[in-house]
Amino acid sequence: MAPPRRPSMGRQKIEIRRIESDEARQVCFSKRRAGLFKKASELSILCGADVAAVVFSPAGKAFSFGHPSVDSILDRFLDTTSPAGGGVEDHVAVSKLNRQHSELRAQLDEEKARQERADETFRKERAAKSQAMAWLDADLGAIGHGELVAFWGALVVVQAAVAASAEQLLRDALLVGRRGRQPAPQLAGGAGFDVGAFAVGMQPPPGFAGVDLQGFGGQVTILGQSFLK
Amino acid sequence: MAPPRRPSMGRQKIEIRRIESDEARQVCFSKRRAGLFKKASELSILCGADVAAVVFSPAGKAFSFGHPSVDSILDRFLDTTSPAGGGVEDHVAVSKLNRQHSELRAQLDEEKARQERADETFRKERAAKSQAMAWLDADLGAIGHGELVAFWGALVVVQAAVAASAEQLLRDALLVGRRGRQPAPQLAGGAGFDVGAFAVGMQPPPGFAGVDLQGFGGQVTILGQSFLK
DNA sequence: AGCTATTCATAAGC
DNA sequence: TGCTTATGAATAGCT
Repeated sequence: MAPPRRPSMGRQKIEIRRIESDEARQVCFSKRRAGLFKKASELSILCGADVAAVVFSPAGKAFSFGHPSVDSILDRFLDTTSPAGGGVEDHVAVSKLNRQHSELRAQLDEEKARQERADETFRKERAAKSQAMAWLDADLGAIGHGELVAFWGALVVVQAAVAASAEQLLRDALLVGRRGRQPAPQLAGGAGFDVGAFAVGMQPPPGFAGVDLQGFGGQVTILGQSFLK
Repeated sequence: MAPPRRPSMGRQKIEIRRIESDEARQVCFSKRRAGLFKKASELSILCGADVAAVVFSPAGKAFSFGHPSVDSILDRFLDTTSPAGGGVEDHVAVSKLNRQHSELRAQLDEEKARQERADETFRKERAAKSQAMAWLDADLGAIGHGELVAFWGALVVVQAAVAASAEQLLRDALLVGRRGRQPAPQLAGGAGFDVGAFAVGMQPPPGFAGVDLQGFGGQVTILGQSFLK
């Protein structure tokens, strides 16, 4: 076997001193400038801090990053650092207002973007769950008759399915709290139910908190199947 | 032999999003601020670039790094960015900007309020959904006895609530298909039904596809209330 | 501009 | 806040 030649020397340790090669220096500048801005961005996001970074290339070209905006940060910093002394000239006020202006605009844009993102998420989630949640989300007093019938009917179906598949287990559970496994009977609709592991911690759904089976006395009959509380 | 416990989990991957824990956020801020300044310093030294970084902590405290000096960089940047064009028109510009300024601020406040409202709604809905969805999403075949009882009980409650709140409408709907609206009565448990948008086109929940009301003939009785399909 | 092998930065845990 | 460790990230040297 030939000695496996490394395709790369990998990162080499370097001293932090001026890079002599013009080309290497330029490359390093580009890479590290990007890295710096990324770090600045991460800092602002992770910690909710306002961060600005300004970089002049050796050639004199300016690059900047700022959250919420470079100008706003610099303006704030300059205000904090050097409190306005005596008479403030108008053009200073103008540029100051301009900076605040752009800051506000940046914040506004950001808010709007955020809102859009939130809306999008909301829409997605809603769409994904809408079918099932339509029932539980619905204002029962506000839905139309047709939907109400459908709602009710669907609940009958669900309940009947549960009752059918769990009839025996349910009796056992209610009366004895027995643990075990039963072969699952098939529903007319074809859906089978298998009974698996037992886990605790179920709560009534939101909107029904505080209402439990206790609150409903008497008999419940579903499809000729009667249950007593 | 117990597996030798690592004295540390090492660095874990994190998402770049706001750190919720106040303490962790503060720690992260300190570390990353130092890291950012170090990167900035290295960039300036390695590449002979002029670099400034300004950071405001969430608390509002200002930190800065600059080579050769923060102020010189910021001054240069501001000069480059906003070429001073002062004159008598500054007065006009000031008031104009002031007007825009307040407008923007108002817009921003409005957006933020809207966002907060949306967030709140989202949060509520999300929280409300989770438990209900757990049931509807859950594989009924994998549910244990206890859950089955709880599920069944909850469905009884829901169904009873529907029947109760819609009793009259339901009769009308079944017999006449009349349209109208009824105030939603309160349940015995005290829980009212909150508002939610209702979507049409309901389908049986997952696991019940193919099973619909048609599949269940005959009579359904709930709490002594009988209905015919 | 891509690709690795390395060094560097840092999330957790004390 | 400072120190330690294990690991995710940034990036130096090449192509």
